[in-house]
Amino acid sequence: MAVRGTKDLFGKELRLHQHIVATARRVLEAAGALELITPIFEETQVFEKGVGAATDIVRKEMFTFQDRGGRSLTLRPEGTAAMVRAYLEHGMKVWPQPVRLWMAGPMFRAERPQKGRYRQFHQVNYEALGSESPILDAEAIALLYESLKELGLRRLVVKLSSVGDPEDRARYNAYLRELLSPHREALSEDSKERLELNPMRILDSKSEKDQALLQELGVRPMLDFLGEEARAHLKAVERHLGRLSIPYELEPALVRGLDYYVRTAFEVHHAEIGAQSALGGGGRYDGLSELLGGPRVPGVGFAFGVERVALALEAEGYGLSEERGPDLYLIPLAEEAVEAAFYLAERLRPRLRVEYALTPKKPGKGVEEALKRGAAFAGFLGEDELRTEEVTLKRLATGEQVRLPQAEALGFLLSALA
RNA sequence: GUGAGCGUAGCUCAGCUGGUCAGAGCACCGGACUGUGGAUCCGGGGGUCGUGGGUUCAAGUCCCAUCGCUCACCCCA
Repeated sequence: MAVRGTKDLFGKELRLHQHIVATARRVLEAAGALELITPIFEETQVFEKGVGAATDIVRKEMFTFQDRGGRSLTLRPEGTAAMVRAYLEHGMKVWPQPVRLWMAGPMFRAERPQKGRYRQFHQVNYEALGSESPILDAEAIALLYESLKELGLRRLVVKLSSVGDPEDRARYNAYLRELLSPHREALSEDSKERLELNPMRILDSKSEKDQALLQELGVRPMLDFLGEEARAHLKAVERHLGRLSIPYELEPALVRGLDYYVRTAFEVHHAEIGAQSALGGGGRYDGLSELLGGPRVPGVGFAFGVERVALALEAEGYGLSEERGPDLYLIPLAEEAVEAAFYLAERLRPRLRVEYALTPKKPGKGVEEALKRGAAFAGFLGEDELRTEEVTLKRLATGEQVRLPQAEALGFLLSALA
């Protein structure tokens, strides 16, 4: 058995994944993004500092191990910290700014698996580094939205908020603590813990008890606490989205789970894929590079989950076209013809996709097998053909048939298939 | 980490209140079928009934434990 929360990818499922990544590649590279593949493990520090020691990811969801030298390494739980590490390491700050990067690959989190959540899952990440311009925030949202639109998804919901600058957030958390501490006992167990660690997350609680209390106390949204600059930044992002006709909802309760976010936060949801409805999310993280020991490099980006997008496509009834079969399926009609089929297949490869039966077949059976495989042509090799070094080719779509020297088969098939 | 549901053939599942209960369909292989269309008919291989204990004359069937899967919570992709 594959270990808990992991799975083997093949067949239709693999093709769908590859299609999703290929579509994202097209959209992101059209915007000038450079593909990057970082290692799937990093020094644990990269994530502890970059993602934040207080986050759930670092506290309980990382696969961490020691190498033989006693260094602590971690399977990457997300992509942004690693991509910023790469940006710093390769001196991309001297490239023309901003630098747009994208990456597709596996991520690892030690959570209990459920629908749309796996321990090894796949993300497409995009980051624009080196500018604070709200144009790049709007562009990131647009690129995420377009990637999903290009795949054919329709029922998308973009949620937008701002978590403000660090000082705004500090003021807001202080406000929440002051407001809620007297009612600590009325909160759910989870939210009591949130009150200590990150009061903003209480807004996101799914507990009815919590939501009723918040309602009753008339809690003010984070957006009320935005400073002058963060407010202007959000307004600019909204204006750009409006001009691009990207529908969005302001979602004051939207809270990012990672410490490095400032200002813009967004998610794209799809209603029909179960409890884990977020296809992707992202935001701005101007302080991240400093946490990793570099100079200040502002950035904004997103990630979306390939498995979740695949679920959403299935929910919308998306169907992949059938797998393309071989160009030619060779059918040996006699024992001696099996080897001849192998030799002829090798002669035609790799220009053509050629398969053959390993045991002699009766013609009817052979045609049946060729059809099952979705072959364009069936090729018969019987005693007659062996004697004359010929092969009988049958175009399965029309039934028309021709017998010709094996030496001419390649040319014939190439022009017939063109 | 918490809760609920579920583990019988490669896949989808049947198997009532314990007594031919080791089954079906699909898939795979072969035959009917001497050189031509995914069909049909017939046959075949394949399962320690997740695992370990227990109750019983008798356990896929009941009890306990354990492992796994699924969904949900937490949080997120």
